[in-house]
Amino acid sequence: MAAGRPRSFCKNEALDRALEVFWRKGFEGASICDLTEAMGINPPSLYAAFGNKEQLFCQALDRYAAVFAGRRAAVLAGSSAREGIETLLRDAARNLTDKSKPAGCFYVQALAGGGEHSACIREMLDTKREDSEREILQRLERAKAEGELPEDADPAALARFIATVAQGMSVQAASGASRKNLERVVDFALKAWPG
Amino acid sequence: MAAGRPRSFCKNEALDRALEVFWRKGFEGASICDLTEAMGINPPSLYAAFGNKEQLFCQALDRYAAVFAGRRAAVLAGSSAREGIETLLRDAARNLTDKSKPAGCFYVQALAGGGEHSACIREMLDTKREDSEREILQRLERAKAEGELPEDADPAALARFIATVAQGMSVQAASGASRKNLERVVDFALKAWPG
DNA sequence: GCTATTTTGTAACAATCGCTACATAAGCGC
DNA sequence: GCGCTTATGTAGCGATTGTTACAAAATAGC
Repeated sequence: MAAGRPRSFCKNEALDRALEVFWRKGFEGASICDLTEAMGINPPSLYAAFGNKEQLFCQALDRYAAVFAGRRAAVLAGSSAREGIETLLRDAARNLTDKSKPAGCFYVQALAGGGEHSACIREMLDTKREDSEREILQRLERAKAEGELPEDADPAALARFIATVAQGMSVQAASGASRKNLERVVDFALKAWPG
Repeated sequence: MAAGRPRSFCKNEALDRALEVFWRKGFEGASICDLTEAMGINPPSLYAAFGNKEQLFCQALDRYAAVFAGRRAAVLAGSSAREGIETLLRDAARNLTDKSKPAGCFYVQALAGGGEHSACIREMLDTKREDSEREILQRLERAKAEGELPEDADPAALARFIATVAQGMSVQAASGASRKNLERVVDFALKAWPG
């Protein structure tokens, strides 16, 4: 098996750099030139390693979502659904205002940012959204079965409410809200918890 | 005063067409060609009437926001702050899923959609956000003064919570949520109302 | 060292971007 | 009618877009 000339850059590092550019500038706003400059490579290397701009975006989105999926699963595994959700939201309040990264959530930005994304990107967005909503929903249904939530609780509606608040928090963060402000939003959201 | 050749199109109608293009495609995604085609005019007419692409976007945003500002003021003028806010959110649930227009809120899309908007656009976004938050806040402070809200209520935090939910609802709508789903979100949000 | 295979940098491709020069058309006051 | 002013359509500007040919460079197996 002939190996050929070895790649001179780390694919994951380059992907992280690309992610940050997309995050700051959006899909359309990020040019190949912006991307290659940040990634420290030339166009042919980008296309050889990642396909094209759309596929690069998808891979960046996938990588971004994977981090949160792991954290989410860990937090939700706890004994109390309510504590898990609260931790999720408070983590969000911190992460969304982390000054070492662009404000707000990259995923929500891609979701809400308009622009007619290609089929490849839309599928990825849909899949990730369904994944996260399903995980939260299942945790809430478990809580209902275990008696943590009352008999008349509506786990699906509660899950959607939580997702809505989290997405709204991302918009708030993107427009400059502080962590403290987001914490107060979480306080209010939790007042709507059933029981 | 010499009047010159009269304009052959209605400026407001053209602006509405431009608004819809920006709404569907985003600022960067909407090309001058897309815009002129939808507006039924040629580039020189666009530039003569609206300045340039950025300024056209700003004027479209201004027009869009003015409609909601009027509705908001009317709804908040009622005797009960709680009823006013509920009406505001239920109106949003309906408007955000109005199938005759792009899903979600154009303003939130511009706010959340990433992309490094120019100073002109950012100022406009900031101004509109401050306007709407201030109006809601003032209404809540009035409610507190009048005893509708308890002594220990925090109008600023409540106002931010409401704005966050509304923005989250826009993201939900943009990703396909139905009006019924958004109504359930409103139900939950109102459970957090103080008192 | 030779060949096969893959990556790299340079350079450029066609297409599209936002925008405008220019001549013509259409209205006004005289 | 004539001048003045403003809008219109055509046509094209330079710049940037996403993407790729091509040859040189760097590895592995023989």
